[in-house]
Amino acid sequence: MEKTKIASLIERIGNLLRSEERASGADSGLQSVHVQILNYLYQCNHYSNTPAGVTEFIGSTKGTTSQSINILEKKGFIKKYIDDEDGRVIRLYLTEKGEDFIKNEFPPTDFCRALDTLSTKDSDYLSQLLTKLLVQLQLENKSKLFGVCHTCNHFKKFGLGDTHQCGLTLEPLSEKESFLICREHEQSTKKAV
Amino acid sequence: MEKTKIASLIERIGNLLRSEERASGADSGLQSVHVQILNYLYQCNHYSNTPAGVTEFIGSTKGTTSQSINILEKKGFIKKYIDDEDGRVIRLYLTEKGEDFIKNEFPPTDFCRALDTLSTKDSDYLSQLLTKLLVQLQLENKSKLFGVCHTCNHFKKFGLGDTHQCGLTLEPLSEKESFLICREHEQSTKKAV
DNA sequence: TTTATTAAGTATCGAGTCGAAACTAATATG
DNA sequence: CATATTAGTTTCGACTCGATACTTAATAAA
Repeated sequence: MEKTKIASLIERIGNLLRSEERASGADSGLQSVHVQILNYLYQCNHYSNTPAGVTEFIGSTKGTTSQSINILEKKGFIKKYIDDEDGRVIRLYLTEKGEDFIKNEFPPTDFCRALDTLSTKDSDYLSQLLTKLLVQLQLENKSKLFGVCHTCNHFKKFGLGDTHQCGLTLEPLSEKESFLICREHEQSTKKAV
Repeated sequence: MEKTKIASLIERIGNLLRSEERASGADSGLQSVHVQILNYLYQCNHYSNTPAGVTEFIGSTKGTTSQSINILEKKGFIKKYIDDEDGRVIRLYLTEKGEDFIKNEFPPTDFCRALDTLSTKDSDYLSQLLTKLLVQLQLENKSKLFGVCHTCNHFKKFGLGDTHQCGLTLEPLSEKESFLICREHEQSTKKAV
């Protein structure tokens, strides 16, 4: 059965990834979930850097995330700031230590070496297939979609250069930011709200 | 960076998979790791159904595995037997309850539905690419290889039908068994020991 | 304006994972 | 026979995880 095989493969590769993360984080006293959170914060845009965003992305619960975030803060990998506009919302930022960590330790070296043995074509195709699968899975799961602004329904491109805009918040988006992960993402094949 | 993307994708899909497993196992009081263990025992051959095999496959430690296995036994999903030939070795077998569970609950439904949206060609290719990646990753990790006898270096095929043999143990292998996962697997491109 | 209601986040509980280390018992090695 | 080595168990402390019950802030309704 192909489905069982694919599920098992992803699970096993995921396990190997996590055990590498655990090893790389061990020196700093981090668990693999902590590494994942740092990686998310490194990749997400400024709408999505909140405990709620982390919770949805990791697929955990608010309580657990709250604890993990406290640990990361206590160890100096992230900083919390209260949002200017909404006093309930907390913004999470990587410290220099946090950014250095994720730049150096992710993806884990063994995983990179294994990927290097694939041809560029294979690795591109793998990335595409996994993306397709993830989008479908998120739809089935009714979970938040997460994706880069660039491919989002809310995304509006105005001519050249840095003149993009998010149709949901009406804020301008820099070229760089339009490639970050957003929790309000809507797949561009779908109809906008 | 394509590597970061692939690592993140596998991680996120893995997280969604695990949270589905957690949900499906919740009624029976099982965690996602328990589901993974049952799935492994359902798929592995008779050289590999030991706590050590489970440990290597899950990528955990002996101690943790031992606890998980005790829980599964206490709940009636597996049975332990001491090996006839080696008194240190414990053989793990799924009970009927365990087999029913894994047949019904794996892979999780949402995951299956998501996979169904891929074309047969895509899903075959995905399976191949992931297998390639896993083999390389296991080589880098110096972890046990795990694979089906059918593609193993020790595997010897004698003519037609059920007349296969494992070159390591010299035991005969049934056609069915030659498609199960083995912890002594050696990729057939490598030279035998 | 006062009063729900909803949303974001925290605190706490018990069961369980996880790695590490110390342990028992059976088999190999020499 | 003594000494590894191997398979598995037990125990410890830190942490995850889901659930539940909170706090506080923003919003909707009366």
